[in-house]
Amino acid sequence: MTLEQLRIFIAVAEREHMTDAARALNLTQSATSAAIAALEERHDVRLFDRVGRGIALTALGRDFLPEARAVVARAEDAVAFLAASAGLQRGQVRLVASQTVANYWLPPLMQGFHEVYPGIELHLKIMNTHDAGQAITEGAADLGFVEDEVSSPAFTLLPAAEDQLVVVSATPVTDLAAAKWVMRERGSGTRAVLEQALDRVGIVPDVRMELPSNEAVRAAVIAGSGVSALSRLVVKVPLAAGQLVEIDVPIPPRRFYALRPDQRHVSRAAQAFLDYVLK
Amino acid sequence: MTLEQLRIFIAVAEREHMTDAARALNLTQSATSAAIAALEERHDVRLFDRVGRGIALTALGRDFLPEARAVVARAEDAVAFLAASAGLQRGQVRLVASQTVANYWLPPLMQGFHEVYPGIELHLKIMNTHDAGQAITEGAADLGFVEDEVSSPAFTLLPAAEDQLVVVSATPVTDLAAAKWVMRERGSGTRAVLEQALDRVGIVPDVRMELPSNEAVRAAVIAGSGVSALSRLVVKVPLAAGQLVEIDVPIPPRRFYALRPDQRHVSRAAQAFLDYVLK
DNA sequence: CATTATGATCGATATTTTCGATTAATTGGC
DNA sequence: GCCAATTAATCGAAAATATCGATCATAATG
Repeated sequence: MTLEQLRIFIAVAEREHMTDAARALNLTQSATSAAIAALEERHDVRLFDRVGRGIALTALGRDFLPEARAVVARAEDAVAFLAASAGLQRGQVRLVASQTVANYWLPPLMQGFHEVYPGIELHLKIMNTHDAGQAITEGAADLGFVEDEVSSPAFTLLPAAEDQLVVVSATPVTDLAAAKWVMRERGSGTRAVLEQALDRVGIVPDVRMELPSNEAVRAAVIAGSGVSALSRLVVKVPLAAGQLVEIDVPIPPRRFYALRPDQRHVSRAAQAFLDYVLK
Repeated sequence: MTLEQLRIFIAVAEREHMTDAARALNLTQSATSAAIAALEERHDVRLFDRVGRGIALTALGRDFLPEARAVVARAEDAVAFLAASAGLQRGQVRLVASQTVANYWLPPLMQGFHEVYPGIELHLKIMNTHDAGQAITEGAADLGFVEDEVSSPAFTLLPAAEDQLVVVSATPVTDLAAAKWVMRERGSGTRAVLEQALDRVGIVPDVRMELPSNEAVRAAVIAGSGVSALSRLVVKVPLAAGQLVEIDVPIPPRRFYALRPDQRHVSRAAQAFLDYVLK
């Protein structure tokens, strides 16, 4: 039993006329006749009576018509499913990102993407840069977004948005060298960039507190525990609200990077997201 | 999209291994590879990642697997439907029969047939011999059963059971020539056979009542309206109960006949019923 | 680094489908 | 009642498709 045979059967059964059906199917009458004969012979049934110079459905043929229609309809659903995927009407993208990116940069982009492609599900997991690279390498995620340069033969690093760290404090600070510092944990991208910048201006920071998240650092700084540097994305609101003040320390801008697997295929949905994020 | 492609896809997806799947499908690896490639190219999607020296389902491939299974399952249902019909597990037979046959002879046979083939529906319509022949000719019925010989190029008359008419009365009758007769309507098989038999023994019947059914005639005779001749099948019970007495008049046995269409195909179910009825 | 396993590819072959033409049967018009 | 038109089946040829066998490139394995 072939889908093509079923389609031909349906066309012939609906018309009870081979030649008309053949015309409608863009087939020759002989091809149509052969297809029906093959269907009948293969399953050892008679679907049409050869009555006079025409044909007529047998009782079985009449009963089989809805069956045939159901099979073809189900197949067309499957085709539509694939077409929807190819047309980006559906799909899913598994994202991994490091903290700052995941919490402050990606969400509005994900929202914007979702408005353009409402059928594509986005799943985001937060992990550090190393684990994100691992996830891409293993195929556990489709795209990664990190705030450090990282290199591997398994993926390509694509520069994405620029980020600016700003030094903040609850109150104005005059002598930065004497300040107490609150910092992210060692190994975080934010910490690395900050230390590098302080080194360049000759400050050896007095680290009072080491906290594992941007939010914790921000809360500590607002509470007066010391000064720190955080992505502008993180402190935008408290700066505007006057809870924090910006201290002018020149920190070079850093980049966010997208991680795109080299070995594995990047699905159409993932590519669309990447294109959207990289503008 | 071909059912064969879907079957191959399912086999490969379940194993995530082309060569194994090819073995299981009794295909060569190249044929399997080509089928997957055709499916992917035709619908412009990627169902497998070529990872390392193996393959792995893409997210889409994973989502498509149940779709593919559903299509194949639906197709297998349709195949099973045809197989059931070919195996007489299902079907329907439209029967037409004249009164006596339909009311007294066929029912036990239909019951017996139904016990052997419980999946085959039997539909019986009562009509006179002429209309029954017409129904067969037009294809409105699959088989006919009548109590008169009737001829047409559209069907063949097959002798079935023998029937015996018996002359009955409520009370013993000595002078049959003087008796009052109750008869079926002109045109009925029973009436024709009876008149012929009476003619042979030189009796011109005094017809008092003409009734349109065996049951009406039987009731009239039991009520004492006169004598009549009815199929033994019709009077078996009242004879045994003593409501009627049998009067010895030699009436040649008559036959019931099956009508089988010549032009149209006789379905397997109809043929099975015919075989059953003709023993 | 050699070996083994895997999927893709290629040319050749087999199979299937489709075509074009013909035939047989049947209908409908004259 | 005969003839033209219509229809489905059939047959051989051609085309399209599927499959095979062999080979290649790649990547795990030891």
